[in-house]
Amino acid sequence: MKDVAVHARVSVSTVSYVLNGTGPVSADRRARILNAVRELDYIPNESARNLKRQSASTIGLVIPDLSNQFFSLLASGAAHAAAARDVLVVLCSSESTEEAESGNARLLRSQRVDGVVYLTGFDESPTSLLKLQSLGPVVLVDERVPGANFPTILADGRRGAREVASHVVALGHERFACIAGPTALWTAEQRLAGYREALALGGLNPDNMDVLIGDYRMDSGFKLAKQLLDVPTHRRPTALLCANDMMAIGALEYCRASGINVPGNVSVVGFDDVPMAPLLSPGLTTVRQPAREMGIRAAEMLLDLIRGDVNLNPPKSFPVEVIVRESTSPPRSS
Amino acid sequence: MKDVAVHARVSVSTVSYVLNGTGPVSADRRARILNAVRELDYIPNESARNLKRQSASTIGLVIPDLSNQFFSLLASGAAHAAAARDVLVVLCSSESTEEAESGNARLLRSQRVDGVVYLTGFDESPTSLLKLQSLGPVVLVDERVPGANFPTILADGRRGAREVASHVVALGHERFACIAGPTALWTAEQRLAGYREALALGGLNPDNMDVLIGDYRMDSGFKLAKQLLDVPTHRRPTALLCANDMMAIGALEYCRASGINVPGNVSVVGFDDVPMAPLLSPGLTTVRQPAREMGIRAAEMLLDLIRGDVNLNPPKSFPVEVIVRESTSPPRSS
DNA sequence: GAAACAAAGTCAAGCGCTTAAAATCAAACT
DNA sequence: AGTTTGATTTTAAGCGCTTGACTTTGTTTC
Repeated sequence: MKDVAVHARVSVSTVSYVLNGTGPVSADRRARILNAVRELDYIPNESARNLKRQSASTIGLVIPDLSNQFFSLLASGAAHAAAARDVLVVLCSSESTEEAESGNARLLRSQRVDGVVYLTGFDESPTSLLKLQSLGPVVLVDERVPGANFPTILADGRRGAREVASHVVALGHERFACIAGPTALWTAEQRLAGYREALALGGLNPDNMDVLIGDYRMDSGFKLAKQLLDVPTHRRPTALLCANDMMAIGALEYCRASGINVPGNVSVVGFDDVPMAPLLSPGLTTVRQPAREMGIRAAEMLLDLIRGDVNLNPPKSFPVEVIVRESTSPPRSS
Repeated sequence: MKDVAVHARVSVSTVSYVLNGTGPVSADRRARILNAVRELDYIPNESARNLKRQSASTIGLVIPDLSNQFFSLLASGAAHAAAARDVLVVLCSSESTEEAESGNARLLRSQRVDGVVYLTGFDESPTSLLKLQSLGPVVLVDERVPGANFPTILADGRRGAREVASHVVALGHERFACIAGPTALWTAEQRLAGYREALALGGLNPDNMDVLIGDYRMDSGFKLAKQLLDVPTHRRPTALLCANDMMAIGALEYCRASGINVPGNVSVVGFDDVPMAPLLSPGLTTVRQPAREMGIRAAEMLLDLIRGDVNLNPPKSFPVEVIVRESTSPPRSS
């Protein structure tokens, strides 16, 4: 930068003013400076800038599991939105659960990121989130912490769950089972609540639904499906509601492996509508969440927050949509 | 940091020495300092540290398309390896092709990352890569630039392609078609070469194989499959070799949509063995690449390079493995 | 024509850290 | 006792940038 200043025969502060568009500079000097910048191929040192400005033009993205397409889509949305504003995204795969929480907090405090987009995926301790928040903005995605009032990106999971379950109820099913998400997660709870509502609405007793808790990963879908479906046929549920697509896929795998026909013997629904959902066979009936858009909005909201726009427009939910495919059908009249 | 120094009744440099393990410090002072650090809950400001050390403890990860599971697995591997060494990963989705190259170069020069793991996915200009390299270490994944000698992570794509094609040849197919990757990419070229070798080995003329160029995305698989398969049945290829799984999936979709039976009418193979490959129906015959491990190795290699270990052990290829599933079978004797 | 004001530039003080070099101190030599 | 040596600690000089305070220059106003 000093070089540029010398080259343009001005002082460094003038260069700074031009580069940042702050402070008035006469036209000819501005031209000289811009010229020098080009000739010297100068690029500002962001570390110095960060040090001075006490910020990093960088946001963190905490993601539980990149192998879940819902999360990776969301990540790519966030990356996209951040790039559009010349902000970097640092990726924190929280999969390595070992004290990931404290790691995230340190990250924030070390001044290397200005804020965090936080996706919860497994169990989370709200307290660590609260700590995080005191250090910088945190935007939660698809989660809600009871005590606190985080800025949040939400999809209307409860409604989606209710509608997709209603679809299944309308098909005539009566024996339901459910593979739910981790109880600690708000979304999981909401979806389960939605399912129950639908049953009640359909005149069924929600308490008759077997509910097993999974971890949103494919494996647990497989295992829990086994637990739920590996019973005498006459007591086997005819509809299986899975709280996300990964687990639904696991369940489909189990069915395929054990010769249970879907949807003939059992209807299966998921949640998220990941890109591979239509490619399965049978295609998975599920609830679409606009993952990429949610990622974009989350990053934008975080960046606004960082800029100080306290424009906390109430967290309007993203719309969800039931997508009916081949994994659901009326129960086989047995 | 000054606070810590005061609190421990020493000078800031002593604190620095303790924190970095550089320089000798007597036991009692060290204890006092560590204590002060704990009491004050002090966390060093990484921006300042970066400024001084002219490095950022951060690597960039340039990825073409997060929605391709091969890439997202690789990303999670890289993130994991980097986290293990307390290095951040910044995600650069190069999907927004618009002058992404210059953006990456600026990133490197702005001192915000110390090096880059670069995955090529669409067409790339080698020159921009060369420029990048002059600014800091760049590890290429699954790519090779003719003129230059980049440190590289490779899988033996040619061999994989040859073996999977040989498998199909052995099944008795004679009319082959191929959906290849972007010609600019080395991997794409290698895979195509592998296919041709296999045909030649099987006594077939490689030049009889129709080859269309795709972009490694699902859409192009769908469209190109249409072009290749939407012909009179007696001239239709009975085997379709796709240079990656995403395009193979697109091709399978087309077949499903247009009533072409796989593998009855046409056998389809992919490349990568993405996690969803076994979940399709029919399960996709493909070539497994250890995506996650490749990501880990790439990050490790980059970090070694940054640390100055010029340990450029020759880029030994990762092993690949043919995975036979249901999408391939002998041609229907017609 | 002097005083007052605004606009355009420059100076210089850090931001929080690392590290060469100087300073301190204690023990170990002539 | 005077000096050398070595181990430990402090001093201070930046890293490259931003920005409040100040100086210079140019334009009004009375």
